[in-house]
Amino acid sequence: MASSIHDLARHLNISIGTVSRALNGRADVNADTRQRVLDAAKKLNYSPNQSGRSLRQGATHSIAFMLQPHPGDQQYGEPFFIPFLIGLQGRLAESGLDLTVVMGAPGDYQQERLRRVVETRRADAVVLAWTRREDERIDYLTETGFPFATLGRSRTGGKAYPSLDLDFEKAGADAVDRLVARGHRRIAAIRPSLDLNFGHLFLAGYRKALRRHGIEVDPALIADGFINEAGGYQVTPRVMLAKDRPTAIIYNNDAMALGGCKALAEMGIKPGQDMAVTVIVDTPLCRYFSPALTAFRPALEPMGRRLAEMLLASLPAFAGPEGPRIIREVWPLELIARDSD
Amino acid sequence: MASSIHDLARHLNISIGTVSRALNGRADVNADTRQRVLDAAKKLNYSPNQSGRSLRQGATHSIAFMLQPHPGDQQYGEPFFIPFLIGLQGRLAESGLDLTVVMGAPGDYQQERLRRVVETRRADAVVLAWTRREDERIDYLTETGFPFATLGRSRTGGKAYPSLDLDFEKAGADAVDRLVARGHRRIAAIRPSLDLNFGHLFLAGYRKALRRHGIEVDPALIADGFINEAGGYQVTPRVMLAKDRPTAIIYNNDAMALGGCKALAEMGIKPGQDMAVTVIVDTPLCRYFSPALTAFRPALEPMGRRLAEMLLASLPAFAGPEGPRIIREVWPLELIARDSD
DNA sequence: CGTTTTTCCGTAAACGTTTACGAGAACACA
DNA sequence: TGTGTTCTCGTAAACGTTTACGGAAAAACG
Repeated sequence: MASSIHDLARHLNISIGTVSRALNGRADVNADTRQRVLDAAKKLNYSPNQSGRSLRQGATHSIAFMLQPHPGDQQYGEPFFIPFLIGLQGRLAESGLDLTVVMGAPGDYQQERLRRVVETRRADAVVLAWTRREDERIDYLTETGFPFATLGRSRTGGKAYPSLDLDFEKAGADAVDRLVARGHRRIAAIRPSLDLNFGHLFLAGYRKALRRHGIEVDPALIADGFINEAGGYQVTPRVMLAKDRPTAIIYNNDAMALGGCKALAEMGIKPGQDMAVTVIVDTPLCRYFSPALTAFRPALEPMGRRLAEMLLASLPAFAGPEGPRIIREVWPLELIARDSD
Repeated sequence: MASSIHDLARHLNISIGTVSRALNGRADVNADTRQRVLDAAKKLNYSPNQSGRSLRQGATHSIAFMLQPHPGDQQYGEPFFIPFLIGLQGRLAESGLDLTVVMGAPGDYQQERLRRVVETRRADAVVLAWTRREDERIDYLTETGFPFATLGRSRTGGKAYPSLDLDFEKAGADAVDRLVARGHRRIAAIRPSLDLNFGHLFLAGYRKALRRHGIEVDPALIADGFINEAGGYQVTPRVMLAKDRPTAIIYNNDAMALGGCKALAEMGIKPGQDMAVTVIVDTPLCRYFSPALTAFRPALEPMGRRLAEMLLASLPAFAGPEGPRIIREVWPLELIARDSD
C-alpha cells in the first residue's frame, strides 16, 4: 500500500542506506544520486513512516498539549486556549514539530493521561496549562526528567522548567487602583475555589493594592466558588451579605462574572450602574455581554509563540550553541475599559 | 531510562516473547508467570513503547481530529467544537483509542496537513469538520482508502463514509416558519460565503419554507460574507438596502449575527424590537448577548460520542461480527427561543 | 508403560527507519 | 609508482515491539 524506503531503494537499484542519507540531506551522497532519490520519492509519493523514525531516533517530533476541560465548564474555559494554541503550533511547525492536543474527560485532573503520554513516549515534550499552586503533574514531570513547559506558574520548590504566565497579581492591583480612583472603597473579590495558581496571585495583588490605599481588607468581601457560571451565581450573594455592602466586584474569571451578574440582576442590581464589575481575564463573552464587561486581556497568540520558543530553548536537540536554557516570563494583561464599571 | 520489555524479561529471567504474551493477555501463558510479569511490570513501571507497537502492528491506536481555525475567526468557530471533542474522545477512550487534535494555522485549508498525517501514518483514522460542498479532503481520503468520518455532509458522488450532520435545512425552514407565524413576510438570510455545506443546506431550507408560505424569494434579501464578525457587519447593510426592507434576519452563524447586530445598532435599529434576529447555530455568545439571541442548538457532546461510534463501526478492527458498516445520520437542532425575535 | 494431546515457553523474524563502520574507487601528491 | 586523502556507497546493527513456529515438558489416555 504505502511505499517504504525499501520500495524506493529497489526502484532505484540502490541501497536503503543511501536513500535514507539522500532524503535526510547528509553530506556523503553524490549530488546526482540525491536528485534521483528525491525525484523518485516524489514520484512514488513516499514519505517516511513516523513509527519507524520515532523508534529508531527515540523522538516523536511532536509536542503534546494537555487540554483539560473543567467539570461543568464545557463552554468557557477552553476557547481561551484556541489563540494560544494557534501561536504555539505556528512556532513549533517552524521547527518541524507537530502539536497534538490530547483531550481528557472533564473532571479527572489528567495525571493519569499525562502518565500515559510520557510512559508510552507519544511526545517529545508536553505543555501544561491551568497550573495549580501545588501541582502533582509538575512534580511528576520533574521527577521523571521529561521535558515540559507550562502556561502558568506554580509554587515550585526550586525546580527549573520553562514557564510563561500572566501577571495576575498586577492585574488584581490595577483593577483595585482603577476602582479606587473611581471612588470605590468597598471592593469584593471572587475567584475560583480550586488551587489554581492564578487565583492566588490575583488575590495577592488585590490585597496589596487595598492596603496601599489604606483600605482594610474585609474577609467578608472575599469569596470563592466553582470556576463556572453556576459558581459565580452561587457565591455572589455571599459577598452581598456583608454588613457594609460592596460597591464593586472583581471577578477572576469570565464565566463566574456572568453567573454573578445574573445573581445581581435577580437582586435588582444593575452591573455598571448600581455595581461596578471588573473581570480579570477577558474573553469574547465579556465584550458581548450587556453591559460590556471591563476586563484585562492577555495576548494569547504571541504567548503561544513565545512559550514554544522557550520550550525549544530547553530541549537539547533544538537549543542554540550555548546549550539548553530555562526561561520563565511573566506577561502583562491589558486593561480593556468597557461599560461595567 | 525508561524500561523496555527486555529489562522486564531479564529481571524475570524469562524470554521477551513470554513477557509480551503475558502482557497482552494471550492464552498460551501460565497463570502464575503472567502474574509475575504483571507484578514486575508494575514494579519496574513498565509501559510499552508506542513507536515500537505501532511499527510492529501497523496501527497507532489514535484518531486524529483536524482542527482548522478560520482566518479572522480565532474566537468563535472553535469553542463550538469543544463539547463535541469531549464526546468524541470519551467514546474513543472506551475503545482504547487516543484522540489527538492536530492544529493547523488559520487559513490554509489543511489539505497539506492532512496529507502528512495520512502519509506518515500518525493516526489510524481522521475526523474532519467544516465540510464543504466540494471537499478535496474527502476526495483525497476516499482515493487513498484511509479511514475517516466527517462532522457534516458533503456532495459526495456515491462515496461512502461515516458522517454525522445537523439538519440545517430543517432549521432554516423552522426559523422561517416561526418568523412567519409571528407576522413577518420580509425575511432576510445571511450565510458564510465559503463553500461550506451547511450554508447551502440552510439556504435551501429557507427557500423551501418561504415558498411553502407563498412568499416570493427575494434575492435582495439573501447575502453572504466572511464567516466572522466583520463579515456580518459588512454584509448586513446590503440586505437593508432592499427597496422593501426586511423585518427579520436569519444568520447562519453566531459571529456573523453579532457583527450584524452591531451594524444594525449603528443604523439605529434595535434587534428584538425593530428587527427580528434569529441564529442557526447557538453558542454561549448567543445567550449572553443583549438581547439574547434566539438560536438553534445542537447536541454537541452526544454528537461527538455518536460519531466516534460510527467511525469505530467502519473500522475492521473494531466493527462487530457483521463486519464494517457505514452509517450516516442527520441530527435535529433544537430551537432556543430568546429575546431577539 | 507407550502414545497422544495439551500446556507452556523460547527463538527468531518482522515492522521501517537511521547511522556507525568499512570498503572500493577516484583523485591528489610526491 | 606508491602513499594518503576524499567521495560515495553498501552492509548490518539497532530501536522496542508482536507473533508464527517449533519444541520440551507435562498431562492425559489407552
